[in-house]
Amino acid sequence: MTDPRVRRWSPVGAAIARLLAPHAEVVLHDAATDRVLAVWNPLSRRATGDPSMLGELKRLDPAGDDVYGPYEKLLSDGRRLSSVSAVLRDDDGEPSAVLCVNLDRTPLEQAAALLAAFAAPTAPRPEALFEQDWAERVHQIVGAYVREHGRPAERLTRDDRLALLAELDAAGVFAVRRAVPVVAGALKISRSTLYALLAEHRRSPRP
Amino acid sequence: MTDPRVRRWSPVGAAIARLLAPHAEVVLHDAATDRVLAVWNPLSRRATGDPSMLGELKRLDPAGDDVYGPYEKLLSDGRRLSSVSAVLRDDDGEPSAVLCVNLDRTPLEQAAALLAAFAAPTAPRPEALFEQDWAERVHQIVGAYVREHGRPAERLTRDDRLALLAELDAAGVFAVRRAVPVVAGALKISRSTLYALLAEHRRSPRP
DNA sequence: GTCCACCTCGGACATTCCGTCCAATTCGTC
DNA sequence: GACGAATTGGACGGAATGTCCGAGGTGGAC
Repeated sequence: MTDPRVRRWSPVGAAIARLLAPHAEVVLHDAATDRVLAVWNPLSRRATGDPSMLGELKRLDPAGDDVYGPYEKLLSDGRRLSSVSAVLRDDDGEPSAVLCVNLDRTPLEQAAALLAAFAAPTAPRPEALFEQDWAERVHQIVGAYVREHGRPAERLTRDDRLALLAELDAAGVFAVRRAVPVVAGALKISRSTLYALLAEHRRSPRP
Repeated sequence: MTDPRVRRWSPVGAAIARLLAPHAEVVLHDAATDRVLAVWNPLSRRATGDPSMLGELKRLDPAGDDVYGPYEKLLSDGRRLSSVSAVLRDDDGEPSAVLCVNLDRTPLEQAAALLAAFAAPTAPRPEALFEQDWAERVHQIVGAYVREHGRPAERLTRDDRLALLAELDAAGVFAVRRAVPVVAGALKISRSTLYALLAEHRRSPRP
């Protein structure tokens, strides 16, 4: 009845879940069918057998060690999770399952905010007025969107790029010198198209 | 032997100091002579009788309730303090002393950073990539410096402006479009001079 | 007071960047 | 395969950037 993979990995999942409880869930996915094999301490009320949202994982390929993340995930109720995934292989070296640990960062962030606010002077930030390597940040934002939507940057939809531009514009990226060529490069479009899309967005910003 | 003001206010100072120990000092200043009357739990190894650095206080005038701050103060060793001051008046209503409480925020900030870093995904912040109205921030930074040094912007020293430029440059202001004229205006110097000073700073940045 | 070294300033200038436009090409759809 | 829409590279005018210089100004030494 019980899947042999579950038998094999169950102690690991249970141990991690118990260590981080109540703020983390551990999920064991079937690599082939994209189904959930087992969940310990579920945060997002998924049950065994549910389809997992694992499709994206194959696309991220940091070339190598079968460990992904940590990356950020948003739950529908707004909680923010830090997630890591590990590809588990059977004795032949074939991927047979994927183990994901999702840690709810919300309480930690609340605590951090509490400490940071304590006795804070009226002028909050010390320095760090502008992002130093904003180009990196641009690529991160684009990368996040790409991961979220499962399309590599080269074949984003026109609407994708519009939305991404809206995001970047709202973040004030275009107030930075030399930003346009960088963003165009990150979005894999030409400078001309970027200006066209940007004009379109600014003409009628979408909600 | 003991100053009557010290006798009167001593319990207050001692109580506050004991409550916040070991991360806060309480200092009682003489309003007229700018001397330290008493210190509880000193952080900055000042002793009774030392000249206080209170001169600035008169310049900050939030019109009214004799309470100043909290504002930020830097110790020479880099610790950051949150300070509040209260003007204490005698029975005639004349200012007779000033009570300052300096709270060392460093441990709190370290703890906050620790929590914030725990399990943080690689992409830290959600949004708020670039300061939206950076011009305002430039004026704030210059304003802070001016207040700190008690010279209006028109007659800052050359070295003042160099230091201020270093600060702004480190904050990345000059990566923003159209920043140079704004900064020149805020520093009350010409564009030419700004470029000259900036080159001088970048040639030999001071420690 | 005079001199001199050092700054600052306004303006000229070359350079780079920005934003727009267009004709040619590619793409997606039917 | 034909058609309309989107994208592209390139060209262009205008704006911002960064450099340079000569004309004053300022302050200190003597």
